[in-house]
Amino acid sequence: MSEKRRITLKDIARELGISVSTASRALNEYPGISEETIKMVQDFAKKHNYVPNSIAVNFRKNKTMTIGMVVPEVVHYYFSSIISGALDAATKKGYRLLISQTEEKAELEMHACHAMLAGNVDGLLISISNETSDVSHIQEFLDEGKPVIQFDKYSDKLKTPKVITDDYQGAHGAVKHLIEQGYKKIAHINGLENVQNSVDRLAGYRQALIDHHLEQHPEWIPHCQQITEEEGYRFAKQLLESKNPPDAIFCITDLVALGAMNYLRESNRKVPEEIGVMGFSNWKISEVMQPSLSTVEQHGYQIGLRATELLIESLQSNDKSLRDQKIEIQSDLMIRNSTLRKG
Amino acid sequence: MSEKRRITLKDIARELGISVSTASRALNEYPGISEETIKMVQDFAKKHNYVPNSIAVNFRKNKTMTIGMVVPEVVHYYFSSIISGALDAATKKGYRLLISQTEEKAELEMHACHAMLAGNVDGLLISISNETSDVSHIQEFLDEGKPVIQFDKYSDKLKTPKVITDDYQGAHGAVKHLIEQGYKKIAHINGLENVQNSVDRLAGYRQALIDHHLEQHPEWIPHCQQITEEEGYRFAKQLLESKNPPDAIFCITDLVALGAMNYLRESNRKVPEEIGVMGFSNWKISEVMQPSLSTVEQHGYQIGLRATELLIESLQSNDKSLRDQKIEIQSDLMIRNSTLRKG
DNA sequence: TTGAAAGCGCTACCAT
DNA sequence: ATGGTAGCGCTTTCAA
Repeated sequence: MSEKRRITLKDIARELGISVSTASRALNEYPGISEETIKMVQDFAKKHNYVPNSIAVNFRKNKTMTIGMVVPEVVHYYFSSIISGALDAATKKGYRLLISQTEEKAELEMHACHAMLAGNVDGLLISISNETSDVSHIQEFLDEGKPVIQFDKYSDKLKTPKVITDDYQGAHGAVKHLIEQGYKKIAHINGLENVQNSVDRLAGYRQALIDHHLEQHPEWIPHCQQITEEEGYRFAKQLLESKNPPDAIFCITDLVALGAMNYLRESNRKVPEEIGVMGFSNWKISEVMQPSLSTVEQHGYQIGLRATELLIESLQSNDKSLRDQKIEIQSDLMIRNSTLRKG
Repeated sequence: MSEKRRITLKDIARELGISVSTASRALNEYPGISEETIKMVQDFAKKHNYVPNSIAVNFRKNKTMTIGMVVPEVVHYYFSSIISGALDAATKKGYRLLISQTEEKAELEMHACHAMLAGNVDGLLISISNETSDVSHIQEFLDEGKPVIQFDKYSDKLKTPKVITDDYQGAHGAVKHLIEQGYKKIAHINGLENVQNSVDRLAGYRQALIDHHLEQHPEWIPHCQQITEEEGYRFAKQLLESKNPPDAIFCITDLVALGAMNYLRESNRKVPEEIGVMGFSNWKISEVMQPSLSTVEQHGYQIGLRATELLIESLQSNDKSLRDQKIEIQSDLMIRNSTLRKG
């Protein structure tokens, strides 16, 4: 079991007959240390496999080089893409990433944030849960002078930068495409009414209809509570069985579109000929569906990357001019078969 | 900007006219402290929102309550499920989870492990990359007495517990099911020959054929290099166009099965009537494919949970009797339409 | 039941 | 160019 104890600066100093401060300075190549001392110390350190005790360094410097990241769900294509981008940006800059998930529960989010704060992360990346309305647990970071970046789902109560998908434009472009394909009665299965993404996508949808003078009906805009496949199925059924059925459905997310497609297949409606279906997010399932699903790519990786870079910038400078801006990452329309009526 | 400085034990002691040690003991409810002192200190702490400086605590106790987790890819259904389980287990026990991804590159894995070690994680959870053969960067943890648990992809060179899918049984059951459905010429698109999962699944496949006295051909066992959809397509084509084409294909993973299904659809072969297709992993795409794909559920969440619990147990006890065991999480056959010829 | 003080490993200030 | 030393916030041993 002979566990090797790591050697410390003190050991190096003693062995080399120099002082601890000299050893420290040599290792960190401070100015005012002779070349030979630097070489001697660094050689010794390498030879004996010296690894600085980062806890002690953190303690002394009162920072941890650690970023906390709080997301609703890890098992989710979009969020895992964001995490991947954040991981790469953090690693590149020498930061570490601590991750927590909240399962969309306000209480778990509060716990996670408190744990992050108590654990002395240098800054926070967070996408709030659907349940969250009180954001004081996040405000605490700002009160302590620790930068926070919100991404994806955010609260306007917090004066922080926000890195988000261009939901309005994404939705607008998606619906415009449906219109160009000749669909005229376009429904939208929307999300929760108090979540900003849903609000923005709804606004983009509405504007596209207005732009092209198409009819609008409140009944054509059901709201999901859970954003599930089952809701997609149920709302598609409800829409198609109504007195004034739409000829296209724009869904708040690919999973909802999957449910809608399942209903359409079961009820023998032809997609895209009779009904057009559009998703949002570009999950792998959108490629796999039959017919393949047109959707909107959100570039999760870019969002994670950008949010993390922004956080690190603010960690490294004292310029807080970043505060409260919105950075929108451009989405891309992915045209597949579920909306391709022409050519 | 008035950043609130956090209050320290010293502040509490000074304000309350007691010593720092008494304050510490009262907060941690050590024996031999009067009820009233405990109450006084804890009330004061709560009132002034005292949060212990965890860096100092860590420093003092020489542990971080942090677990390092290294995976090949975060954007991957199976791995994100594992992460989710690990996150939940860690959180429950008061540990934090630091995550790194290696992109299946040995060099990035080495960097990630060194960063974890330098960052003083208490223990390591790792699934090695396909490229990894030298494992000295992981051995270093063991040399320092830090527990390591391997999961999913592992190396036998490391004497650590391994939490893995029951690949042999999973593959065996999957092929047995194909045989029971009446398929007689069963091919297997396998993975890398030096990766244990592939080896075990191949062994399960072979044994099932032997059990039922079915023919075996080396040409029926192509090996993927990247485990991609494209390879699935290519190998399915190669198999079906060969002189002795199989009537069923067992694929190393769902993504490969997707590629195979794409080829079969394009070449107008009926699944499951003419050709049976079986995947492995139970990704969301397997449900979505037309026809839906039979596959093997790997219970990633359970693997992450179990691996983390195991690590924490070993962190909290000195009983190292866990060493070098293999814990196999039972997989489950998911029968869908791609193999359902009867009934 | 409480206090005083050492010390974890390192950095940085003040000397020389 | 180098050494001595204080001190970060906390826990823990020893003493009272």
